[in-house]
Amino acid sequence: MAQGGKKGKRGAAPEGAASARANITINDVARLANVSKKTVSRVINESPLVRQETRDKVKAIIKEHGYAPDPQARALAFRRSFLIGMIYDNPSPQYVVNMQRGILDVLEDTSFQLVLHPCERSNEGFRQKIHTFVSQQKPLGVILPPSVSEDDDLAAMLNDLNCDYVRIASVELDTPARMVRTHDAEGAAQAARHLASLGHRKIAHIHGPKSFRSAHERLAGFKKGLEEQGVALAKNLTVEGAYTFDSGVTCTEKLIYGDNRPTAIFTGNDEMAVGAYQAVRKAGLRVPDDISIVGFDDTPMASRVWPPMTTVRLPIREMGRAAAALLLKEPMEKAAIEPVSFTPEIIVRESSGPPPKA
Amino acid sequence: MAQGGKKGKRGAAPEGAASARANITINDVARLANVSKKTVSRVINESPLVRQETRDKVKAIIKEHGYAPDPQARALAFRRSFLIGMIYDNPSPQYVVNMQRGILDVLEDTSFQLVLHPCERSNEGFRQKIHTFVSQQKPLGVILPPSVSEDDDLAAMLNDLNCDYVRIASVELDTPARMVRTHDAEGAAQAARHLASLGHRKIAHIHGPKSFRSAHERLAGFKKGLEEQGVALAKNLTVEGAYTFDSGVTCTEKLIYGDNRPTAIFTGNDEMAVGAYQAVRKAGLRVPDDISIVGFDDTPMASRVWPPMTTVRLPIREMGRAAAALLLKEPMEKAAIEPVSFTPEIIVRESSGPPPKA
DNA sequence: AGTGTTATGACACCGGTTACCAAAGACTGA
DNA sequence: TCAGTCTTTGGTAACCGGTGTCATAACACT
Repeated sequence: MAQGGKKGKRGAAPEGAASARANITINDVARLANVSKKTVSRVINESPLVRQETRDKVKAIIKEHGYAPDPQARALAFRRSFLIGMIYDNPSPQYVVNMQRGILDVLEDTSFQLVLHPCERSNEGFRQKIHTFVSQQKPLGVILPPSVSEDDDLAAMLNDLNCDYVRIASVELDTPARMVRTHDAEGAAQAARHLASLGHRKIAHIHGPKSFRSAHERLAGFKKGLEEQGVALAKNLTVEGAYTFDSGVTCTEKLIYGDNRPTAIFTGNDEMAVGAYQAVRKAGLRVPDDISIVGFDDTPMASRVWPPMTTVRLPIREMGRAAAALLLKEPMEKAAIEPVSFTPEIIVRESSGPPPKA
Repeated sequence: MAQGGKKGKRGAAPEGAASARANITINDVARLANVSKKTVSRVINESPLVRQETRDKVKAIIKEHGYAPDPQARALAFRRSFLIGMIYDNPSPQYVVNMQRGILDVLEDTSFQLVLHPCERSNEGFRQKIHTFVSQQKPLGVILPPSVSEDDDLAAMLNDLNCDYVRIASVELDTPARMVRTHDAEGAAQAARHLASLGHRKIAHIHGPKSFRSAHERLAGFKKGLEEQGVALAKNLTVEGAYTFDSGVTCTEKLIYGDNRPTAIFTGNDEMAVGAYQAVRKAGLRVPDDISIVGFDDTPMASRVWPPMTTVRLPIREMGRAAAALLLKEPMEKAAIEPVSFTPEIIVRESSGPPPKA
C-alpha cells in the first residue's frame, strides 16, 4: 500500500484524529480502497460496470470515512450544477412558501439546492436576468408556477438554453414530463354547485385578470357548474378583478350597488374574497346572511377572518413535490410519463349559507 | 498572434457567428487579448497588479464577447461556493418571503444565489442537516432569522465549520459584523404608550413562548411603556401564548372571562391578534368599542381584517437587505463595522380606540 | 487459442486560482 | 555610462475534485 501521492501535500495532517476539516476527497478513497479514482467515481454514480465485490469495498471505505463528493467539482465536470431554480411572480406569500416547502421535501435527501428567482413579468428585462442565471449557473432545471408558467417565450428560451423545466398551470401547455396540471375549472365548478345547491340563483363571480389563464379556467368552471345545476348565468354579475384585495372591495361594491344585487359572490382568489367581506360589511350587510362569499386558494387568512371563509383549496405543497419529482427523473424515465394533475377541493366553512328569504 | 491552443478543440466552431451556446472561457479571452489567462483572472478579481492599459484591453474583450466566469469553476478553485444560505424556522410565510426578497435585493447584481433551508429546531437532527449542507456546499455564509438566530450551539457549529453568518435577533448575541438587531422592546413600548394614552388602564399582554427571546423583549418593552405612562401593570393580565392563532383565541377567552377583564389587549404577534379578534367577537363584544386590540408584525392580514388592525411593524425586507449586505462585506471591512439595528414603528389603524365609558 | 464481454485504470479535461518564477522597467551607486 | 537591485507585470505549471474517453486486463464462452 504505497504512500502514493506524488502530489505535494500541504500542511494537512494525515493523522487519524484530524479529518474534522480537511475534507476527504475521491483520491483518498481511491487510495484507501486500492482502486483508481475512476472506479470510485463509478461507484458514486451507480455505474453497473463495477464488480459487486469492488463496489462493496469502496462503499465501505466511503461510509467509514464519511466521504461525500464535492458538488462544485462534480458540477464543473458535469457542466451542470446541482441547483434547482424556482422562478415565480406569484404575489401570494402563502403560495410561494408552500411551493418552496413542497420542492424542498423532495430535494431534502439529495444534494440539490433550491435557488429563488422572483420576478415581474411586466418588467422588461426579466427574461434577460433569467437567461443570465440559467446560462451561468446551469441549473438542472427550473420550476415555473403560475403565472410565469404561462409564458411560452420563456419556455422556449429555456429550451434553447438546454435547461429542463416544469410548468405548473391550469391548462395543458407542454408535454406530460414538463407539466403539473391543476384542474381549476373543476374547483370553480364545485364552488358554483355548492352555492346553487344552497338555493342561490343570483350568483356573481369576480374573476382575475384575463391575462391569467387561471382566471379563464375558473370562470369557465364557474359557468359549467351553474349550468349543471340549471342555474342561469345572471346578467352583469361577472366582473373582472385584479386578484388584489382592493379590486375585491371595488368589484363587490359595484355588484352590491348595481341593478342586480347578487345573493352570493364567488371570487377568483381569497385575497379578493376578503375584499368582498369588507365591502359587504361597509354596506351594512352581513356574511353570509345577506350575501354568501366563496373564495379560492384557502390561504391561512380564509380560516381566520370572521366568519371563517368557504373556499377552494389546491394542495400547493404536494404540487411542489410533484414538480420537483418530475425534474429529478432520469431522462429515460421521462419518455413515458403519466400526466400529473391535481384537483382542488371545496372547503365549506361559514361564509356560505342559504340566500336571504326576502 | 499565434493560434495558440495546443489543447485539442472538440466540435466547437471558432467562427465569428457561433458563440450562442459554446460559452466563451477565460482561455478564449486570454487568447483574444493576447495575454495569459492569469492576467485575465487578475482583471476579473480586481487585482491591482495589472497595468491600466492591459486591464482596459482585457475588459474590452470581456465586454465585447459577453464573457462571464463560470461560478462552478471558481467555486472549485476558491473552495467556497457562491451560495448564501437562509436557515429559518419562522412559521410566518409573510416574514419568510419578505426576508427572502430583502436578501435577493442585494444578491441580484452579484453572482451569489440564495438557497433555502427551513428547519424545525425541535426536530433533533436538524443541526446535522445544516452541518451537511455547510460542509458540502461551502456557502459564503448563512443568514439566521429568529428564532434559529438564538441558537448559540448552531452559531458555534458554523464557526467551527468556518462558515460566516449573520444573526437577526432582538438582543445582542454576537459581534456587530454578525448581527442585525431589532429593537422589539421599543416597538412594544410604543404599543403600550399608544393604548395608555388612549385612556386604557387595564391593558393585557399575550406574549409569545418564553423560549423565544422576542417574547421576552416585547414583554419587557410593554412593561416599560406602561411604566413611562404611569400605568400600573394589571394583575393576571399577562399571559403566555404560542404565537399561533389558536393560542390567541384561548388566551383572549381566558382574559375576557377572567376576574379582571381588560379594555385593551396587546399581543406578541398579528397571528394571535387575529385570534383575539375572533374570541372577542364570539363573546359578543366589539373591537375596538369594547376591547382594543394591537398586534405586532403588520402582516397583510392586519390591514385586511375588520376593523383594520393597529399593529407594530418591523421592516423585514430592509432587515434582509442589511443581513445580506453584511455577509458580502470584505473580511477587512468587517473589522470595524457600525452595529446595524432597526426599530419598529406602530401603525395605528382602527382596532384601537378609547376604552368604553362603562 | 480466438472472441466477446465486463471491469478497471491512465490520462486529459472542466474553467478557474494559487504558487512561483522570469522578464521588463525604474532606480541606484560607482 | 553601466552593471546591479527593486518593483511591476506577465507567464507557466500545478492544482481544486471530480468526469469522459479510450485502451487494456480479466474473465467468461465457443
